[in-house]
Amino acid sequence: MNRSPVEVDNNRNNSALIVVGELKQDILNGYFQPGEKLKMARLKERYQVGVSPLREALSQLLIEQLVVVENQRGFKVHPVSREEMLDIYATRAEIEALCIGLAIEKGDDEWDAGIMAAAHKMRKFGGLVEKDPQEWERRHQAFHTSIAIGCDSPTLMQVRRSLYEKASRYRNLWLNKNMAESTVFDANQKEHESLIEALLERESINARELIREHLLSPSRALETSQGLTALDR
Amino acid sequence: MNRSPVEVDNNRNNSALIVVGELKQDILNGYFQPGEKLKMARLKERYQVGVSPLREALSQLLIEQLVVVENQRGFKVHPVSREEMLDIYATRAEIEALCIGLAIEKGDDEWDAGIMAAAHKMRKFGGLVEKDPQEWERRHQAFHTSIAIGCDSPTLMQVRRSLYEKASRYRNLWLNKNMAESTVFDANQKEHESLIEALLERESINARELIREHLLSPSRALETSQGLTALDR
DNA sequence: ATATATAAAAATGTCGACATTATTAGCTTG
DNA sequence: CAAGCTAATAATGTCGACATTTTTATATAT
Repeated sequence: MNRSPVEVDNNRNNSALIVVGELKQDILNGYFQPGEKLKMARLKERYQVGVSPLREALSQLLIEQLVVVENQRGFKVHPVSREEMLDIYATRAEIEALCIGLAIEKGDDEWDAGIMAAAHKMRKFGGLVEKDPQEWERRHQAFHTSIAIGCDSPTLMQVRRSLYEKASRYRNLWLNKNMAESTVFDANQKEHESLIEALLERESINARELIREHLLSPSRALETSQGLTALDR
Repeated sequence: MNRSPVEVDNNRNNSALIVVGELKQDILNGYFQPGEKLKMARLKERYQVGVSPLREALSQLLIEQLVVVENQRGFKVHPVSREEMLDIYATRAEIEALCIGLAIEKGDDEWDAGIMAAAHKMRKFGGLVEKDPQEWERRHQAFHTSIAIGCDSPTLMQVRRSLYEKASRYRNLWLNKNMAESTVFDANQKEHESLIEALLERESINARELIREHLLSPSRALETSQGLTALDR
């Protein structure tokens, strides 16, 4: 039997694409634990589709390294490790520094304006971090994206997005335990302001070093947190 | 009906993964033209599998941006454009420079040894480029990989591989027309020697600039070649 | 003749069914 | 009682079938 005549989604996408999004979120925010086996029966139940769209979705996440597959043994959530976490964060820091270096070379007024706008939205939400961490993370990310976008390279931005997603998986596994320590948060905010200053002044070397530090500090925090020790099992 | 009882492949992989490899090659070397519609009937015929493994394979190449999909309108080979070509090559140059910079920081004797070994295999094949361009490209790539691997970052190497594949698609579209001009080739060889020298001397800034030039020259050649003008239609 | 509407043909996306393979449970034996 | 074998149970991977949608071909009207 096919889908009901009254379609719930007006989407232009097929089921697989829809499932990709939901499944990705479920993996990133930890609904499906690292290493967990993804049984077809359960997935069918949860997303209300057959195996074909599911396998297509899983195939996509396979390339994005969020799931792994073994022949005749099905799919599993990509396992986590301290080693991989450090590698992803380190790479992410270098890529972001690269974006910023290129962006500063090409930067114009419009780029500056975009950064100021995003920074404003982020600052305005500063006090509500503990109220709605999700929304804050969105604005935080939008701020950094407004900077990186100045590199003017779709290819590089694609790489950047992929790394962000992998990293956010580790961040979420940790966030669920250690909720927003305000000391860490305040330090973060100051780093943002220094970064903006360096960008507007086109201080490339300085900005790149600032962003490296900014992106590496979470990985240092994660390394010693409860979250990751739990991941060692 | 299922596959014949006598399996042709002793592979540990499922059909989808096998098809991924073959289909990827067919796209990269231009058997399927940019923008070409990938009709299921034809793919079934060519790879001797049903639609399920095919859709899985296509879903993977979708993320790798080698194919595109439109709902109810099937899959197409990802189109090419001069713009994208330049962006991919530019990004690739930056990533390779990044790998080399990190590798020089961490480089030890083993790294040097690996480079020398790969360089030797490449030099030995120097005269046979026109005889077997495929094999030369393999050794050329192995040489560059032996350098980049020193960055010691699986994540970064993954990014690098993906970019190499996308770039090689453009290179192949061009290679089929302009076959190995020896002047270009000789210049290439000299660049390799300069690069090796800089690496062994740990001259980071110099090496990074050399690799950027080395990787950007093909894109400059492609830009004005017949190959790409044909791609503009 | 061009444009519009209609019918026919082709192609896509999804499901259920089934063969194959892995996993578990129960049983035997040293 | 542990270790190995066997039977059962469960899960995967692939195909053919079918409903839905797009594309092509044909007919009609302005």
